[in-house]
Amino acid sequence: MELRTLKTFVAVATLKSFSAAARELHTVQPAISRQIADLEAELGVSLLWRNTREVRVTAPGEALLEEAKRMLALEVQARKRVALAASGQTGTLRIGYMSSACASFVPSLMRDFAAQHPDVTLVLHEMTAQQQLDAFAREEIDVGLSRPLPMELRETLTALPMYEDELMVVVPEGHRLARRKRLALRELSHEDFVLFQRDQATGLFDHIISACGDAGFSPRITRQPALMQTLLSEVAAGLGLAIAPACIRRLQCDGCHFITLRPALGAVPLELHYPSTPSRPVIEAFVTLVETAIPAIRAQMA
Amino acid sequence: MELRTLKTFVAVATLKSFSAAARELHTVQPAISRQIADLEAELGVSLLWRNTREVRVTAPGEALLEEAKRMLALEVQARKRVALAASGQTGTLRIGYMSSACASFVPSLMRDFAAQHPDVTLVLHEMTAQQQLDAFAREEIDVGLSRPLPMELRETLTALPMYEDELMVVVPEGHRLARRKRLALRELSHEDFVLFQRDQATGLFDHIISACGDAGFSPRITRQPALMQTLLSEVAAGLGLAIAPACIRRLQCDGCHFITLRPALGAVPLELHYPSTPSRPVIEAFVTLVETAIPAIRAQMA
DNA sequence: ATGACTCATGCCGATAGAGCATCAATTACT
DNA sequence: AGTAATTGATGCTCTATCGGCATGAGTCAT
Repeated sequence: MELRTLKTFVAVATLKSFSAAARELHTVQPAISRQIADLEAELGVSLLWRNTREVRVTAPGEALLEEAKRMLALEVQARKRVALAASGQTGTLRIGYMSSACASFVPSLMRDFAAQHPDVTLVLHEMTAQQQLDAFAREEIDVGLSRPLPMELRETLTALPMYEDELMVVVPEGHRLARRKRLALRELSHEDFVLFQRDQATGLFDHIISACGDAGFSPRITRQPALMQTLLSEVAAGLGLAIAPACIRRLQCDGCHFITLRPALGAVPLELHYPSTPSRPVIEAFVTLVETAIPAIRAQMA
Repeated sequence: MELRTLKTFVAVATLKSFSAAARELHTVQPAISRQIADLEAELGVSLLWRNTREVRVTAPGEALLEEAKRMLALEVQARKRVALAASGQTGTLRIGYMSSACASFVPSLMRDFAAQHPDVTLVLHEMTAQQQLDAFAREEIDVGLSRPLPMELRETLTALPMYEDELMVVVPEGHRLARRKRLALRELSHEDFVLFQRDQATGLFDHIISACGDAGFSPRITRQPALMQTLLSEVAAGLGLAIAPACIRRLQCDGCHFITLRPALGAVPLELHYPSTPSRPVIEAFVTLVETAIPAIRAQMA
């Protein structure tokens, strides 16, 4: 039993004529006769009662007709679903992101993607860069928005730079440097520092440490909070200064001043990460959308 | 897209191996590779991501997998339904019958058939012989239980004699003949007659009229009821005598006496009628059942 | 009675597909 | 590290299937 055969059977049963079915299927009548005869032989049943003047559908024929129609309907549905899935317009997209760096543009990105792919379920997971790495390994997320990841993973994960955050100094209100417009890093050599946990943002942490080294000192670290919001609170409480990406200005931050570094440290990029081996079309569709959205995001974050 | 192709696709996607699928399907691995490649070419998408060590199902592949499984399930269901329909174990059987002649054995017949064919819906229509004829013409019933039908229909309808009813004389209580054990037809030549409508039972009516003719008289007909029950009431009311098949003794009949005719008139058979052109297996199954039940029915009606 | 139509059948040729051998790539086991 | 084994891909040949043509047989209408 093949779909091809079933198509001709449905045509014959519907048109009640072998010849008419042949015309409709762009073939000749003997081909139809053969297919029906073979089908009947295979099932061991007469499906169509026919003489030279009339074609009738037998009871088993009626039964087969129903099921055949369902199967053929499933075929066109299958084609549609495959096409949808292939263009990434179906399925689930799981996104890991850091709210500190992404809160301002992620919502509009989601809105645009949902508009283009209404049948895709979006799942957002707030997580640090390290958590995103683990999640990629466990295949719990499809794309991630974070700072650059360790080099050894560049093979399995592809990185797309989105925008860059300058590093700024965060000082509490009333601090001796709080009124300054700009600072050089070396001026901070004797300060206490509050730095984001190395575990949670290895790249950023190491970047700052090595910059301090270049400036001729090794920072004295008093606190290592896990959340950006905690970091700001601790700075405001006077536990130390922080060096952090400019984006955290957008968080609630009473009692904190943000001061530009001059000469500037290397800016830290925010990247979109996704599996290098092309896995699912939804992912590619999302990457494409992000690529087109990059100019707008850069303008917004400048 | 063919069911054969889909079977191999499902096998590969399930086993996650081309070679294993080949073994399962009793063919060789290159055949599998070709089928999958052709299917992908036809749909214009990659369904299986594969290298020499690993086979993964892509997003479109997952979509197709679901639909393919449904289609294959429908195929086995179709085979089952066709087999059921072919053995007459499914569908609807519409039966026309005359309660006067059949009330005593139809119920047990229905019970036996329903036991053998639990998935067949039985529809019973109480109707006279004439109504059954019309119903056959309109294809509203599949089989009919009635007295013999006009000869001209013997081609389209086949008749299976089931049992025979002797004709008896029905006289009201208190009638001058009511005490007699047996009568000759000629003794009734000056009686009034109540006969069943010719429209509704042409064969029976003509049979009686010609018998009277043979006996040397033409019956004076005073009433022509349409229902057997009415006929009995009218006889009981003294409107005339009736000649009717013995089976009506089984109806409620206070005030009526049934008297054997001697010499006997030709007995009237009760027949099962069904389309001569083999149409649906359910019908054949019912005919077969009736054939086996005939001895029991004859014993019951004797 | 003949012609126009139906579906069935015999034959031929093209072609799709199975099977074999082989290749390239990766893993596992020495 | 090197070899053996296994994976899927590819090129080839051969066969069986199937479409198309010609034709036959049966039915209906003119």
